[in-house]
Amino acid sequence: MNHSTETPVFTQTTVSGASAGIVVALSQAIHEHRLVPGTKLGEDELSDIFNVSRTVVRSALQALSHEELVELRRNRGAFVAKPTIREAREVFEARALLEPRTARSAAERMTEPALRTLEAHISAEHDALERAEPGKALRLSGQFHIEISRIADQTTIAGFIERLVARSSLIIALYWKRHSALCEKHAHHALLEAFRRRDGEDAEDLMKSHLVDIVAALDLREVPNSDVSLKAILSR
Amino acid sequence: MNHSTETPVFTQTTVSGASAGIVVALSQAIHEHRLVPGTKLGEDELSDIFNVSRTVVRSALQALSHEELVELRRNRGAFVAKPTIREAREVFEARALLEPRTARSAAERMTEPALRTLEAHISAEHDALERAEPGKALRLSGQFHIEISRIADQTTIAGFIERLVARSSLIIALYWKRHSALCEKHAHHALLEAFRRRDGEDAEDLMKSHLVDIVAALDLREVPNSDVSLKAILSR
DNA sequence: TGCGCAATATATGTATACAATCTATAAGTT
DNA sequence: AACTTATAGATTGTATACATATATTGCGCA
Repeated sequence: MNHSTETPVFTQTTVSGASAGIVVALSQAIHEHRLVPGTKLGEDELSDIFNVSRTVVRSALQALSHEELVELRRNRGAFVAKPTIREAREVFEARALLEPRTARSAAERMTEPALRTLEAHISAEHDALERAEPGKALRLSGQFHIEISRIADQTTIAGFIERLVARSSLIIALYWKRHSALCEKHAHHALLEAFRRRDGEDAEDLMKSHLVDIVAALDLREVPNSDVSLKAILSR
Repeated sequence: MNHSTETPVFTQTTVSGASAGIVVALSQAIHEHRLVPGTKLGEDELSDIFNVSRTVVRSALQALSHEELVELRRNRGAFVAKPTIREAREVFEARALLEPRTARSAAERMTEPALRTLEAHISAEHDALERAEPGKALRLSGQFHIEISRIADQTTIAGFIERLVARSSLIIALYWKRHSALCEKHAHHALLEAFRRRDGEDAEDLMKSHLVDIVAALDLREVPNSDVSLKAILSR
C-alpha cells in the first residue's frame, strides 16, 4: 500500500519529540471517528496508554487544542471538540471561500508526480470503502483536499485548509444525515479528471459544488438545548 | 483612554491561567517590534522575568509557536519567528483572498457600537503616532483589521486573519522599506467612511487596494543569505 | 598559527512530586 | 422526600529535579 497515503504529513514541526506521536495517534483516531466528539481525554489515562509522563501528554493536548480538535477547559480537562451548528456553518463558508480558488491554482500547477499522488489517494479511499472501513475512508477523503492545497503551493492557505478539514471531520461526526449516502468518490474522480486536463476553471467549479453537496448532506437545523429537554423529561 | 483598544482580546481560551499573561506580554512586545525577529527567548530567562516556573513558560512558548509568532527548534530553544520572503508573499496573498470579502460583510452588518469601536481604534492609532510611538501605532493598526473581521461575524475566518495580521507584523519588521512612509491613516479613514455608508462594494475595493499598498511598501526582493554577506564583509 | 577534538557548561526534554481546584458522594436539615 | 452542605476522592495546574542534547571553550597537535 502506498506509504504517502498512510502517513499523515504534519506541516508544523512545532511539537517536540515524544508528543508528536501522541498528536498523530489522537488526530487519526478523531479523524476516523473512533474518538467521538465530547470524549474525555484524561491525562493519567493517556500517559498510561502511551507510557510517557503527563508532561508529554499535556504538550500533545495543547497542540491538539490549537488545531481545534480538542477543547481544553481549565481545571476540567481535555475533551474531543464538539463544534456547534454555528461553527459548522462558518467552517464550510470558509472552505467555500478558500478551496475553489485553491483547486484552480492546483490545476494550473499540476505535475505528473502530483497527479499520481492524488490517484493513489483516491484508490486508497476506494479500498477502504470496499473493506468496510468508513472511518479510514473519511480520513483519506479529507487528506485528498489537503493534498490539493499542498499542490497549489500556498503553504499558508494549505495550513488553514488543513485545520478546516480537521474540523469538518468533527462536524460530520456530529451532524451527518444517516440517510444521505457518502459518495465523494464521484466528486473526487471528477476533480482528478479536471486536474489531468489542467482545467483550472472546471476544477474551481467542481470544488465549489462538491462543498455545497457536503453541506447539503449535513443536518444543521437548530435543535433545543439537550440539557434543558433532558431535565424536562426526567422531572416528570 | 478607550479600554477596548488597550486590551488585546484573545479569542482562544486555550492557554491556561498563568501562561496567558506571558503570551499576551510577548505578543504585544513582538507586535510593537520591541522584540525583533530572531531574538532568542530562553526559558530560564523568561521564568526569571515573569516569576513562574519553566513549565508555564514552555506552555506560553508552545502557544506562541502555534500562532507562528515564535519558532521552536528542538533542543535549541525558542526564537521570535523570521518569515522568509516566500512566506511574506503567501501571507499577503492569503490576506488578499480573505480580507476584502470580510470587509464587505462587515460593512453590510455594520452597527453603531461597532462603528464607535472602529473610530476609537483609529483615534488611538492617531494618538500613538503623534506621541512618536510607532510600535504601538503599528499594533493598533493591525488590531483595526482584526476588529473588522470580528464585526463581519465570521469567527473562523477572523481567527485566520488574526494569525495573518500577527505574521504581517513580523514581515513588516523584516522587509519594510525605510523610505516609504507608513500612511495607513488615510486608508483606514476611507474604510471607516465606507463602513458608515454601509457600502460593502466600496469597502471591499478599499481593502483590496489597501493591502496592495502595504505589499508595495515592502522590499520582497531576494537577497543573498545574510550569513554569507556578513562573512564576506568581515573577511576583508 | 590554525585546525580538530574533547571536556565542560548551558539549555532544553522529560519525569515526578506537591498544591489547588473541581466533582461526586453522603450525611444532615427543613 | 428533596435540597443543601461538608467531606473525600480524583484530576488538573505548577514547581522542581533529573536526563539528554547542544554550544562553547580550551587544549593538544600538526
